[in-house]
Order: sequence, then C-alpha cells, then structure tokens
Amino acid sequence: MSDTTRERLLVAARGLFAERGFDGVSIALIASELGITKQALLHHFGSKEKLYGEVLKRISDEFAELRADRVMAEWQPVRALQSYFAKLIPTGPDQTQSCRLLMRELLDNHRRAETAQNWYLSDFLEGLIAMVQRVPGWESATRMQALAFAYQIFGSINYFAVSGPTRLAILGKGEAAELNAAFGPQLDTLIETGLANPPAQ
Amino acid sequence: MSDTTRERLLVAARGLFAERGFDGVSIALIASELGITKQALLHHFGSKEKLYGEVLKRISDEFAELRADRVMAEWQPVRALQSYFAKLIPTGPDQTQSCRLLMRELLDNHRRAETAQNWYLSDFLEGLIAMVQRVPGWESATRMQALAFAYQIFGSINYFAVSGPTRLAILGKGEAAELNAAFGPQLDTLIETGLANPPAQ
DNA sequence: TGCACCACTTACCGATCGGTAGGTGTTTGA
DNA sequence: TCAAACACCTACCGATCGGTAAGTGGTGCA
Repeated sequence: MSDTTRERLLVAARGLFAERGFDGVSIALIASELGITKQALLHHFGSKEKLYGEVLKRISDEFAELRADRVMAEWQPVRALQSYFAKLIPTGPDQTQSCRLLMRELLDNHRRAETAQNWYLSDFLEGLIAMVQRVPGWESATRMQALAFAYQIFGSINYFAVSGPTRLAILGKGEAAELNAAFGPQLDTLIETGLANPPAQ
Repeated sequence: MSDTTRERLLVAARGLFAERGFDGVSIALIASELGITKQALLHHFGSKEKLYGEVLKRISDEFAELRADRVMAEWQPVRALQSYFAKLIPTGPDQTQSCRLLMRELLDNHRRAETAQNWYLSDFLEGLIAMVQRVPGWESATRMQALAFAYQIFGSINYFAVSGPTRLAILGKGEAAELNAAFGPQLDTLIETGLANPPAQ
C-alpha cells in the first residue's frame, strides 16, 4: 500500500520541499529520488503545484484526523494541545519534515494568499486556534493571540527539527545529542507554561 | 549616500529574498525593481550568492552594532533582549523583511552548513545565546536551550510580520489592524514571561 | 484474441535561469 | 588633454526549468 510509486513520490517530495522549499526543488530531482523520470511524476500528479498541494493536504489531514480523535477530545485542552504539537516533533531521522514544511508554508502564505487560490493550511490553523481557545484563560483571546502562541511553539519545535549536521556545525558535538531524547517532555512543559500565561485583556 | 544604486539594490534584494526566498527570486527581477538590467546588478555584486551574502551580513551587522551599544550594555539583560528583538518588529509597511529573511535562513541553515562555506548567521545567533545566558536563572542554560527560547520569539515576531493581505485572508478585517500598534509592548511582555520561566536543570 | 488501461519512457518545447563577453557613454584626476 | 575607472548596456551562452506529445510494454478483462 505505502510502497506505491505515487506514495513514495509524496514522501520524497515532502522531504525535499521541507529541506529546500518549493522553488528549491525541481520535479526532476524528486523523480530521480525514485530512479524515474519527471514525466512519470507528472503522470501521477499533473503538475508540480498539484504535487505540492497534495503533500500539504496530507499533513493538514493528519492533524484534522488527530483533532477528530474521540480519545483526544476527552482530554483536557492543554493535554490535547500537547499531543497535537507532539505530532510535529521529529521522531526519526527522516521525520523532521512536517514541521519544517509547515514553517516554510507559513512564511510563504503571504504570496500564496495573494496570487493563488490554494492556501492549504487554513484548516490546520483554524483547528489550532480553536484548540487554544478551549484552554481556560484563553477563551476570550483573539484568534491572532491564539495564533501567535501557536507560532511560538512552531518556532521552538522547528529549532529542534533542525537536522543533525547543522547542530554540529553551529554547536558543539556533545550538545547536539543531549536534548534530542529529552525534547518531548520539554515541549510539554513549554506549552504548559505558555498557556499558563494568557494574554492580558 | 543611501540612494546609491548599490544601496538601493541591497534594499530591493532584502525585500524580495524575504518575501520569496533565495530560489524564488531571480537577479533580473531584483534589478528590474530599479529599472536596470541584471548585468548592472552583477557588475555591483559579482554573483547572486554574493548579493545574498551581503544582504544577510547587513542584518547581522546591525545587530552586532546594537549589541555593542554602550547604553544597552548597561541595561538589565532582560531589557537588553527586549530592545534587541524590538529591532525585528516591522515598523513600516516595507520593514517587514529582516525577520522573515532570518526565519528563512534559519530554515535553510541545514543545507547551507552542508554545502557552502557561508553560514551568515553564526555571529547573530552567538550574540543571542550570550544575551540570554546573561539573564538571571539562565546562566546555566545550555546554548540549545537559549536558542530554543530565541526561536520562540522569532516565531512570535514572524507571525506579526506577516503582511496585511495575509492577515485579511486568514482572519477577519477588524482583527488585522487591532494588534499592529499594540505589538511592541506585547512582545516585551512575552519576552519577560518567557525569561521568567527558565528551563529546568 | 483483442482492446482498453496503466505506468512509464524518449523526444521535444519555449521560457527562464545565472553568468560571460564586449562593448558605450560619462566622470574624474593627473 | 587624455586615459583610466565607472556604471551601465546589448548580445549572447549553456543549463535547467515546468510541461506536452507521442509512444512502449505489460496487465487485466471481455
């Protein structure tokens, strides 16, 4: 099921788009990752833009699914948000991608909202806003304040999502491994303290 | 002084790179912003990569200058950080750029650190780390923890740096104008509360 | 047996990319 | 006065971009 060419293309595309951005990747490069030609890719997706759209839709849908989870719905809002954001934490070496891609898309949204009709993340962001506003003390926060909080968490996660080589380049060697394992709990704490300080009216 | 062609090119390049990313901008586009040809641009900067490097060096230097400011050095660490980050807040409609460009560069640092010898932001980041570690309670924080905090602030600023059209697209109309003016003080509060919660040992 | 469908190919296309070569006209300074 | 330096130009270059056209071989089904 998951080793379909189409599926493998989506995975490869997500990784490359996350690492280099939409303009930094050619469809030929994505296709060559599987040893096929770019025309095979176009056969499956029609255009580069559509492929990109599907990659982002996948991510957005994953979170919508998570949000609809009955078990999670019964949790406290803070706990639910922790679990929500935990989905963005890189668990494996190749799972760094979703968060980076989200960050990129948020940076590009300005241009996209202007030129194209495809602004893929509105569902995802609306979901986040709603979840933040369920937190005690945040009920009357504006959507922007809720989003600003979410952005902070994104920023934090993204930092940890920076892949190994970079950390080694910027920081020392010992420091790099140090926080990888401990990041999950640390992010939970971060979300807790952040939500414990709702914006002033 | 500031209306030299070279200077105007740097400004135009910063804006376009911030908005579309390195790969999303052609040197011909940047040059056409001033009504000149791309060859005139190449005459001044030699290559696209060098132009990009100068744009980033400018930003990095601005912050180094700010850090070296004697007046600021006498401030409390928290106050100094507030002033430091305040430099990233978009003050005018065309001043949205530095923060967005920084965010992009932080996303791309992985690739840059790998392939190129030009990782332009290390000074800037080292400065940030040092300033965070001067804050009471953060002296023993690791460099990574300090950077993670900085990333959160970046995220928050970047959200507000998203230009008007997008906010209108995502959110309602009234909400967009609402926080623009009030953001300065709000960011100060954010930094304060963030720094008041240093990471656990 | 035959035919539609599928996954994928080679062979192109025009446009645009970053960059080079070789100018032209103006300014400047000895 | 004259030549060097400067700021910019037109005219290219090979490479690569996203995308189209027209197949090719295999598989499944009537």
